[in-house]
Amino acid sequence: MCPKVTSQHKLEVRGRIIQSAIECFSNDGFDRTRMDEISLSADLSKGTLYNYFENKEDLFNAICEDSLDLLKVQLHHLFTKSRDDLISNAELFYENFQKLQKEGTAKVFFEALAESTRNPKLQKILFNHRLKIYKVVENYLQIQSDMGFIKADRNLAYVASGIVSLFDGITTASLIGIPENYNKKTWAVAIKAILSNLD
Amino acid sequence: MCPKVTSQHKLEVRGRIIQSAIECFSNDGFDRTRMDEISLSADLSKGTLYNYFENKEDLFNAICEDSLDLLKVQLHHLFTKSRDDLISNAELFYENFQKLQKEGTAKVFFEALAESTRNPKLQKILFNHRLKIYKVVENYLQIQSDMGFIKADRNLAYVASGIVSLFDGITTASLIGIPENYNKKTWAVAIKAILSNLD
Amino acid sequence: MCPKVTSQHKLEVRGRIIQSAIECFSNDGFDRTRMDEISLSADLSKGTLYNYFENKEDLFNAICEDSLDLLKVQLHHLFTKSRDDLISNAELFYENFQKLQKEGTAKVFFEALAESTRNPKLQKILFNHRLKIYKVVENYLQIQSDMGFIKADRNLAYVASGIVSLFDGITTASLIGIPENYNKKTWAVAIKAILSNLD
Amino acid sequence: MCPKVTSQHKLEVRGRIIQSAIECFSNDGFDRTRMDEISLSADLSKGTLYNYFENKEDLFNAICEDSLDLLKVQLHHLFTKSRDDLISNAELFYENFQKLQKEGTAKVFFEALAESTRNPKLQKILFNHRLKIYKVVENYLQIQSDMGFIKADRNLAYVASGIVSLFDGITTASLIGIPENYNKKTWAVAIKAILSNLD
DNA sequence: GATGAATGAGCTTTCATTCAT
DNA sequence: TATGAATGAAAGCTCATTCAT
Repeated sequence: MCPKVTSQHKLEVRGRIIQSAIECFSNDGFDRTRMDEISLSADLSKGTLYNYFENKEDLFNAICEDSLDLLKVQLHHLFTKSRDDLISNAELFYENFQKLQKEGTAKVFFEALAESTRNPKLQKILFNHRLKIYKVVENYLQIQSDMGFIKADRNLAYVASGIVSLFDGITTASLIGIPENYNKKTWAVAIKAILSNLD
Repeated sequence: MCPKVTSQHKLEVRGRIIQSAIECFSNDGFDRTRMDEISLSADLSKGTLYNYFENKEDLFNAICEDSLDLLKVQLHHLFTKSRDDLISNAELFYENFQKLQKEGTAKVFFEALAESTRNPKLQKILFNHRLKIYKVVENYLQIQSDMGFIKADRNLAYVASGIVSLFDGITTASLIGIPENYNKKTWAVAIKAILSNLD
Repeated sequence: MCPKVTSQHKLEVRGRIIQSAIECFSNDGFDRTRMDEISLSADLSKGTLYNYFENKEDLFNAICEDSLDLLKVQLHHLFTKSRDDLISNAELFYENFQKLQKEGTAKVFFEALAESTRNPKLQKILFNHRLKIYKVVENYLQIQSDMGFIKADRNLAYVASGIVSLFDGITTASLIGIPENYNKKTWAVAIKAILSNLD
Repeated sequence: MCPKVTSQHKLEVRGRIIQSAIECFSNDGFDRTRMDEISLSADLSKGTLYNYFENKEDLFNAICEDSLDLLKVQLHHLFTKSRDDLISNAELFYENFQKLQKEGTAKVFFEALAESTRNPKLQKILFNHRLKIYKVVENYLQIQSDMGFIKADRNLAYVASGIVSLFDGITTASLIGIPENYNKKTWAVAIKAILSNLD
């Protein structure tokens, strides 16, 4: 029999590698993650990894793109799904945010950040990703504004980037070990202040 | 001639190692920094490094402490020196902030952050450091409040942690390559909103 | 559709593999030639290679035989075709020689030579090949002698092996980068001296 | 005590590495020689090899230069020492030649030749080396001429390169397994013809 | 104390070969 | 028969650490 082109199979294997890689890179960072670990975790031989990705960096870039794409999708869902008043529900919003992060995407983001100072390609990926996130949040604010929850503001783009930065900063605090309750309150206080005060 | 060994001399050498290490770890991160590099940059032999620090991790912890201490001092100066109205001068404040960061302390902070997920001792250092920063900012806000620039607020501690987080997040944006003008405006908009809206 | 398997087809495929292999081994040598390269160049899958040849060494031996056979044929043509006076036309002869070599057979010869020190089977192939070349040249000299261009000589066999060795040595010089004009003159001077001086 | 600079020691170790490398590369060729082998044979750790040579290729280049230098010296001795009539003693000369080659320099030469097609730096080394050999032989012929053993010849340079090429070609034959007696006779016949027939 | 040559465990990567389809 | 994904042994190379001087 002539062999069929198992494009489906290759995609499945690639996905398995990516998943294992996300886990490993999240836990151990780029440098300390061993290709051995990844292949073991994906239940594949080390050689197979190199049939799918040119080298470690290539794999890392791929999982960054995938991981960031996932994050973007998650944020998009979160923002478009929740049509509630952000100001009143700030704390609930934070909790939902954090739940998403637990799935591993946040840690990869910080790994990518550290790595990006030595990897221009990665820096570009991160840059573009950030712009998309800004846009997602800005659209969300526009909706909140349309619904009358917040005032329209000529600075909506800056408000959006401010909110994203605030969230990144609090995630940093969270990573360091600042208690979640404290972080949640910090978020709520800042968000309420920012959104109540639009021009 | 063989060098004389005095306590003074030891301190001087230790300082030189720390300085070189800060530079190297800032540029290349923990894993990619070679002990060779550091010793070369400090104009010492590799063996001498090990007379002053037990191993690479020990050295990294030491420079983190030193580097963070420096950052704390810098922030303290910045906050106690500038008795202006933070709201009106938000952009100027951001610029001064950034100037401090350029001296290398910021990058070490993010390196330490990445490393801390694998290094409990380092995590504790970062945790305590963060609390100190929060306190510095809180005191500053109290002064601003005393001077009538901002309203007193029962949530001053949370406002302080929010400001620190906001700044960390914007520094992240800066590292990724978001233009400084954009970041500055983001900062100004958020800061004005937060501080104008205290209860 | 699955390809039909006919004896004709098998021979055609085998030929394609040999051709690709000659090219690859000529360019990169035994060790640095990848089975991937050969299969790609022959527009076949890697697995198919192993249906025709047991392993890399087996394939190399096969192409050596083929390549050397070709060289023998080329030399035979050259020697039997040119009925001119070798002494007078030594330089022209060298040029014709070189033209043949350009087709890739020479490089394979030196690859085989290097490889033969570790491959007894290959050494035997090369040994037998060399004897045949000696014979081809000896016959040629006999013809030249019959035609009165050179004296008959009781050492004709040694003269033949001398000429072959001289040519190999000059090919070595050519590989190293000694200019062709210099090599040609070297050849002409030596050939004239050798052939003018037969007993 | 302050440590002394053990330049002497480093030279001694470097020499040991070179010696082991010559042996290994002679026996197994460039590609098949393992760095492990060399270090083992030199009774050193693999890491130490890399303290003395940047990488495998660097080491190979170094041993080529060393090995070729040695060959040049050997040839120089041979040619300046033997003030006999080369024509009458051609066979003896060949034997002395071969004796030198047995010491390992010849095989490295052919290894280098094969490798040089992929290594421009090496090609240059071989090229320059060859020119030097030509010169050594040319000088020798001049002396033979001065002593009246051979005629002066306007083509002495070409005669020299012819002799070198002849010798290389016969060495090739020797590597392939052509019997030494046959090679010796080939040499004698060709040498006598060439040198008896100078203009 | 200061040195730097030596170490060797451990990493990334390669590639001839196999075999289920 | 043809395929090409999977394999895994083995290679080159790195670098934190040690220790005799």
